[in-house]
Amino acid sequence: MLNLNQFRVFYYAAKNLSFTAAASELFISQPAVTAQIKSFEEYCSLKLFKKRGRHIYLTDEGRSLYDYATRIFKYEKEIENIIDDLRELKRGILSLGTSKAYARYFMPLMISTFRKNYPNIKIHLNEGSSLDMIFSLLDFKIEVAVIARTEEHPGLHFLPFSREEMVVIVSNDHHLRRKKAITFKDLASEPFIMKEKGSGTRKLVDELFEAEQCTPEILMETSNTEFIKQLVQRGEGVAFVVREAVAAELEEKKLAAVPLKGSKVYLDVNIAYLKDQVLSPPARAFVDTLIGLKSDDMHPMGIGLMMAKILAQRKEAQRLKLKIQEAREQ
Amino acid sequence: MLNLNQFRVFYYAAKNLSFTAAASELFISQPAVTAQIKSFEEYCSLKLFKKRGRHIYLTDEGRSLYDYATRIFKYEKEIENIIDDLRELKRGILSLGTSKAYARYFMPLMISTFRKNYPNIKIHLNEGSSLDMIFSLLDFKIEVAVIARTEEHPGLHFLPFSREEMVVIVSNDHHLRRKKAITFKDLASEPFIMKEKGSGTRKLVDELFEAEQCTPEILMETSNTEFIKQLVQRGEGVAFVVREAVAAELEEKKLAAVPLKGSKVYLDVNIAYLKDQVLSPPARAFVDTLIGLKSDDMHPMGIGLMMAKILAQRKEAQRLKLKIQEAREQ
DNA sequence: TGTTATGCATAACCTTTACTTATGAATAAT
DNA sequence: ATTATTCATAAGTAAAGGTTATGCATAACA
Repeated sequence: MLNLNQFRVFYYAAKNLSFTAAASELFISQPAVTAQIKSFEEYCSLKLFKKRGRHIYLTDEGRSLYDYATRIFKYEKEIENIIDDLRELKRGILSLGTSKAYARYFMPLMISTFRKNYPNIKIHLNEGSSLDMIFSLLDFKIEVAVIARTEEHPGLHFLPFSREEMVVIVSNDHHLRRKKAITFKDLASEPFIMKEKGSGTRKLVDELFEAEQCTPEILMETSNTEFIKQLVQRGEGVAFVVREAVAAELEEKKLAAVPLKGSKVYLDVNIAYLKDQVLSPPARAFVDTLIGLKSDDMHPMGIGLMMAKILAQRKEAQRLKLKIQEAREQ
Repeated sequence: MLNLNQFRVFYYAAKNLSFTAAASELFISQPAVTAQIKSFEEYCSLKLFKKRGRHIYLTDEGRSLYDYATRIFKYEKEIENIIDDLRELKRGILSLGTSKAYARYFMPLMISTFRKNYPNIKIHLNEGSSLDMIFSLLDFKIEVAVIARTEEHPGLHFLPFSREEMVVIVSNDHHLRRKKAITFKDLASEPFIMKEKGSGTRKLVDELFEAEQCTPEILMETSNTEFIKQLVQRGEGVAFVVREAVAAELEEKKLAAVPLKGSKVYLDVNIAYLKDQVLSPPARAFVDTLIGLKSDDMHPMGIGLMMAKILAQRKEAQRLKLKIQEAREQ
């Protein structure tokens, strides 16, 4: 196999047509160059340099090899740049996962914030239930998941990110709508539309029913939240969803949220990643961005609040930008 | 600077997705691979492999670098092949020099014999006077010269190759043509057409005149033998040329050769190359080919004889070929 | 379900390679 | 003629790369 270290020394010597100059470019001594070239010539069984007096010249064979060396070491430089870029987040891939619900409502915000800081990182966004995403993490298909904390897993690290309020939604003309507060017993007698098994919402709802020793009458289960909304709107049943997912429909009075008796119900949104693996630079940066979003002094809050905060920040930034521009124009 | 040795180990590990397999392909132990990969990851400040249990996987960063590694090591293989080709004379350049006279009359034979054995070697043929060619040798412009042994040079090695008969040529209707044998005194009173200074012929002729204490009356001097022939044919003067150079004209009676009084005059043709430099494989092969042409048992002879010999060899080869073919067809 | 086989990591040690400094010889440059 | 430059050589040192032996985790297997 070609000794590429020797080949590099040859390249620099040929480029400069001087062993001394090559040595100083390579930050080694001149005898080191002499020795490396000698070894390389012996490996090739070819004389690559002709020497006369204190000058050296390439042989025809040396010239042939030099042409190729030029290309290989130009290529080497490229690779060095790529390594730098990968380290400095000027190039790379961020493999994310999230449940469909989050993907739809939170992810655009998260990703656009991330892309502001790291515009050259390609994002691969995976979707599925919280459980699917846990498997994807374990399979190295994704590096970071934004999911509900469904079940503990020894290999995963969960970082609380936000709490999303869950609401019971019914159609506008539903009989439960009149109630001031409903109980799980009320819900147990209603046809229920459920998120699919493995989803964070489903886990939470199942647990709530169990705690109240009720069993929901499941009309159907699906992973598609839009589908759930449609069915509820038609009065086919009731459902638990993240408030943010139906914010628009509640506003437009297409759906109604019925308060639960007792305290509000929240879904914990977490940033999850493998415990025993070092995060890649893009994944690390993404997690840090999310932690930054969560902010220093704020307690876990819903995405609605967070969005408001970010929009305020953006407005502030815009205002500052304008101010600077004004100042310049004066 | 990128450590290409480590990079190669990375490449083999990534290719096989196994350190053990990489180790056996590289003929080193598995811990050596582990160590090299570790060093390389530290150099990059990037994790290139994810490990779980006994299996390894490439990270996104690793995959990026692997793409480039594939190209660089494909290239390395190419270079190895080129080195082999250069050594085995399947590729390369032969830089030759010769005086115009020889180039015209001898070189085609020499070169075609050489190309029979080494069809992939490119030939660079330089032309000039014998002295020019000596300078070209010293300047590394050519590696081998086929020239007259004009003057000794301490740095050069001269290998006698053949002796070319020199003849005095005159026009057909020249008054000297009647003489049975002419002397240098006869020639001294004739307008003389000379090869240029630095040529082997010129050197020889000058020495002959000097030995006879005569001075030629030089009508003109030129490096162009064709021109000399033309002038002599028109009766403008007489000249010394290599017999082989006027073989056709003598045959066709366009020119006449007048015998010199005393013994015949010969020009020594030599293979010249630098004493202190190792010949490149093509140059070595060329010299060996010429030595082969000169042959074992034959004494230095003119190119005419040599050509006859080679033609005979070729006919013999042809005959054998036909015989083999006949044998096959039976 | 224990047992075996496999594959990477680590440690201690060794070999080879690459490099250093010091110096010499040859030759351009002054 | 003198000086400076450049490559070659020698002897010794540092660093890199390699080895064997062994451990640990985990697939694979019977």
